[in-house]
Amino acid sequence: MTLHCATCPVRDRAACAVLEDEEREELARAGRLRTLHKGETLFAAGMTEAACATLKSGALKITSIDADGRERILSLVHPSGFVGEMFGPYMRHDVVALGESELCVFSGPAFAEAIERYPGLGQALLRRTQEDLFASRELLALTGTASAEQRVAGALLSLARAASDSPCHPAKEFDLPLSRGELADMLGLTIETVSRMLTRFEREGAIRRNGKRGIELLDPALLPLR
Amino acid sequence: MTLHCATCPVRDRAACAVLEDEEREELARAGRLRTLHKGETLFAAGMTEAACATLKSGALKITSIDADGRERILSLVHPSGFVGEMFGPYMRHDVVALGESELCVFSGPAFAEAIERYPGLGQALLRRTQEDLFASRELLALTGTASAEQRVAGALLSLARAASDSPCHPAKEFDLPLSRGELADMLGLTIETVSRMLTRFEREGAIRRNGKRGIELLDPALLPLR
DNA sequence: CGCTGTATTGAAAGGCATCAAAGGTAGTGG
DNA sequence: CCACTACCTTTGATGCCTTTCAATACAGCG
Repeated sequence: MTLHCATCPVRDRAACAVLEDEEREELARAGRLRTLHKGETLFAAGMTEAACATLKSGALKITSIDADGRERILSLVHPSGFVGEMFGPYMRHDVVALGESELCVFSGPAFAEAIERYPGLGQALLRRTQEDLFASRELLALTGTASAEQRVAGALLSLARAASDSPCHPAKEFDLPLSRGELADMLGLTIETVSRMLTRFEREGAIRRNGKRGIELLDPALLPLR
Repeated sequence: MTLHCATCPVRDRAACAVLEDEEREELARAGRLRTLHKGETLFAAGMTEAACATLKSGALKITSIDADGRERILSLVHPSGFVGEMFGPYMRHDVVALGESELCVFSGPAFAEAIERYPGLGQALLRRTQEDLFASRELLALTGTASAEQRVAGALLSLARAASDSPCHPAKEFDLPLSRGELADMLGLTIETVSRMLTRFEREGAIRRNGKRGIELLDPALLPLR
């Protein structure tokens, strides 16, 4: 399937936004559109074939499996985000769709070539990767010493920010892209603890739950943040 | 103080190794040599001035302070490693010397200009930043669900690998670059728990302690890894 | 030799995991 | 439309692991 950049929902936020129109069309010819359903795997850890992708819509999780076979969520990818490896010999982690998702997928060599040809693209990716690094370290700081209460509160605010269009202010009302189990896997907790914390926040009037996934931030100041 | 690349101990492993000799000399004129003593701060979180550096010798820690004023170690930097921000408006984290350290320091704009001029440098940095990202995620996976025993064991092996010259095989005997407290801050544990795990490993014959910092890996197979 | 900071060891408390069961919700088919 | 199943979520009771609090040991250094 070919790519149609002109109608791309993330054309001015994704990494390729730094390219001129004709350059982007050129790059688009090396990629292909792919649609993933909830739970489908984009990349599997250990894959020896380098590849990468830009997320157009939906959401992804980057995960690894620990010794006990338990899944650990290392990062979330939101629209305009970039995943994959252009260089490495193999994929380090699994990348799985959290819901219906659309992506532009490129082979590693093809994208590496594009970086060679368009230095601006490499720089854009460098900035983006640094941002990913900071996000990863933020999660590290959150899950390191914080209590279960603080972890869930922090995740709620983080997801509220991601759900909002303006990057600064969190959305007042939004749907969690993650199940309780996935939330637990991201925070290093159990399903039961996450559930308990959510009911606690609701009882204290900080949030209101609408169905399984719906969250309304009534009074964020009541959340026990770090 | 000017830089002398010809005698630099990391000249063939650092990011600038991708440059030609004369290009590197050109870059060197934009940087300066700096020596840090144990505990000295290279960059402070919140600093509005972009800057970056390559570590020539010694070791650094990248840290943030959580709500309770407790320090959290997010990453370690070993010789030939790169730290800092070329682009961002401010420093996200503190960067502090773990021991006597030598660095090449550059201002953010100067280094950004070098990236513009030498695309290979930007690519080298991109690879390096991706490696940092994977390292961060590895620590995230380690501290997420693993028990205290597994965390300390994992940290020991990781530090043994870092202390070794060959990147694959861990050093049999080495000195911890971190105090007990710093190890605890990195793993999200307390000093006491770290100490208890080390004595447990020694009692079980997995390691031997030589003084406060010395570690000898007697039987790594006994370490309860993930 | 005493002092200060770091490390070890012990006992008690608390938080989260585990085990177990019930309550909801969605999807399927009668 | 309802019944039925399967899955996710919530809630409860118990136990373990790590933290916390406290004291001792040890090394470096004036």
